[in-house]
Amino acid sequence: MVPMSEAEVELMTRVASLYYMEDVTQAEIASRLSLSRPKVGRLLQKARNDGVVDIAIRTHPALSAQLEADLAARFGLAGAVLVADQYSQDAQRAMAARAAGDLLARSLRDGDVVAVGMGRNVGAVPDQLSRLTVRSCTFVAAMGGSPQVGTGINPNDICRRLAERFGGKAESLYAPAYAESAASREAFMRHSDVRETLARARMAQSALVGIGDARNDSAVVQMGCFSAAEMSTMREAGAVGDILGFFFDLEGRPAGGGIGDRVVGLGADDLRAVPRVIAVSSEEGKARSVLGALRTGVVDVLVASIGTARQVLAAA
Amino acid sequence: MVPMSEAEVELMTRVASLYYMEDVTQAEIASRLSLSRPKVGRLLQKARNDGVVDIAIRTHPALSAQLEADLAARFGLAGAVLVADQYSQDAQRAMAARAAGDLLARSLRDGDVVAVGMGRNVGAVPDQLSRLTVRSCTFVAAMGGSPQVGTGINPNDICRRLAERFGGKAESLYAPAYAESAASREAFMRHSDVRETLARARMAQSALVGIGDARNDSAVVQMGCFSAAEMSTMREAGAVGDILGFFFDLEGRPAGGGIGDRVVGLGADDLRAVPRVIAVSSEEGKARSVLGALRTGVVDVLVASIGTARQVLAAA
DNA sequence: CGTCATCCTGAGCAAACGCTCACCCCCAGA
DNA sequence: TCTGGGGGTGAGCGTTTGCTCAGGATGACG
Repeated sequence: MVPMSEAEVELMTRVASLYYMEDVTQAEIASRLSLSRPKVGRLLQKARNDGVVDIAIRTHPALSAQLEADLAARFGLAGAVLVADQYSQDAQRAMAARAAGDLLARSLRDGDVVAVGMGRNVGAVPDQLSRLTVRSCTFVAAMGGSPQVGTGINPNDICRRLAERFGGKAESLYAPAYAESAASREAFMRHSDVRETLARARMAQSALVGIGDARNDSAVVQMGCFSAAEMSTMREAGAVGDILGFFFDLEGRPAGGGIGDRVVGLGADDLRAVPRVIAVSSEEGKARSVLGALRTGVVDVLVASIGTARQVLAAA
Repeated sequence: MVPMSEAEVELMTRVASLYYMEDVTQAEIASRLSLSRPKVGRLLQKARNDGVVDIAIRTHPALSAQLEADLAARFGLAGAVLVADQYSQDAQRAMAARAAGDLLARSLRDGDVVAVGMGRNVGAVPDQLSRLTVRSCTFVAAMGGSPQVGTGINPNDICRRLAERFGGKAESLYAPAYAESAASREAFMRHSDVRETLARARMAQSALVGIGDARNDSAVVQMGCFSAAEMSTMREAGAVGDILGFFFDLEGRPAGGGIGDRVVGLGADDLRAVPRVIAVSSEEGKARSVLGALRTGVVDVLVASIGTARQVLAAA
């Protein structure tokens, strides 16, 4: 974030208040504050970019309240946050990410530790987060990284960006997401840095994770955790999705025949011990993955689209 | 609220998403959804009215974070929420009320009881509250009413409107705000309805109160609780402000020489027992009242403007 | 001290938007 | 069946707004 003078922030806020709260036109504001009209426009745009003006689309209770209550009751969740269905997948992801970010911002207290997962959905959270919510929290990667995918999907990178937005600290996990063998995984997990970081993640007050589908184009495949062939094998073994590389079947039971045992990161039991696990899923067609995920019992709060919620409840 | 079909809400949300999140023009949205452009505009307006589109002006941390922390530390608050200074008093009130409403919405859990005070500031809270935040809470008047002022200032009315917005219940206090004598006050307080309602208010998880200045145009004077002359007497005795008719001096000690003992409602000790007392003050020039209020120790969270906060800290 | 690059600024224009108003449809009541 | 009122609908216009672009200030570097 570019440094900004206090006076500029104040001017921005003033202009934004007049425009959005008192419905004064830009020209009128310009003349009142002795500015040029384009400058007022630019200040407004900047105010929106910086989050001084915060425009959110809320989900009307008529659309979501019942579904949220049903989900919570059926799967023993602490809560569910459903967002409106969007046309484009990008918009859908942004919508879900934003809801997850707001939820996180609301529930975090200074000093909290947050365990952070990976994937496109989790990666979109920091982008949607307003820069203005300051929390001195620590974001710990709950899983290793992979050089095979760009920034934005790796836990370490997501942690860094979350910390940047919240003004907190990031703690990276310096290990690959996936070890070649069970023995090698053991070796990684024994390494003191890895062990300590994961121990810290295990003690987190909150966790932010995505729900993967067990498809060949899934994030874990892209990250090189598994080959497409291995993924197919796991699917045949009943796997419908994963959380932090931990695969489960439609009933929420571990699935995938041990292939998933080579992931370096927090396991299902670790997550179950985290008081507030927030799982984000945005894509359509992930209903089965979400259903399985909810049945594992690791999720406390689900963030998803209304459409997905309907499908999940219909399938359950 | 007018009944609205689910389909209409969905359409509204769709249009709002496209417009505000994907920056599609109204004309484009119209052609995509086979609507006329004016209709899209109307839907957007409706979406804003109904709170589906939620535009908020946030306070930049650069302006408020330090002040909030200072206030909390200095007066032992659980927190402080500061809003940007506005030009007009109405805008200032709206801004503060909105912040208070958001705060309330965030902190309320289903089933909570909220003790509600009076005044213009508290009365503005339900107006600023989005209609979409549903909480099944009970709002209990923490003070009696007065026929001398219109709706919007009386606790009972504020309760009703809060309950309307949140979708919860309101519990009125059927008593005057002010009894003519100490004996008459005793009689009211002994009445079973009054006693029970106040008992419920006393057990509230949260309270929402205003901070009055001890001026002759103060809300308690307008409500007929006190005459301007009595108010002058109290000021001479050191009173700088009140909360629920309880007057205090600049040091936060009870002030006003017993005149305030005829108010029918929760007292300072009652409020101190409420875990989360939210006090709202919006007007400029109330710094002394706010300072005294904070020193009484009844306030847990202060909602005020940045300007007021500066003055309070400077005076302390 | 000169020069260049960069950022900021404000004029002008085209597009987008809000608003008014006439129109139509639907329904209640005669 | 006719008629009158009310609410919603879309054309047209004036205003507002986003955008481009040239001019000028500022600061870094030679």
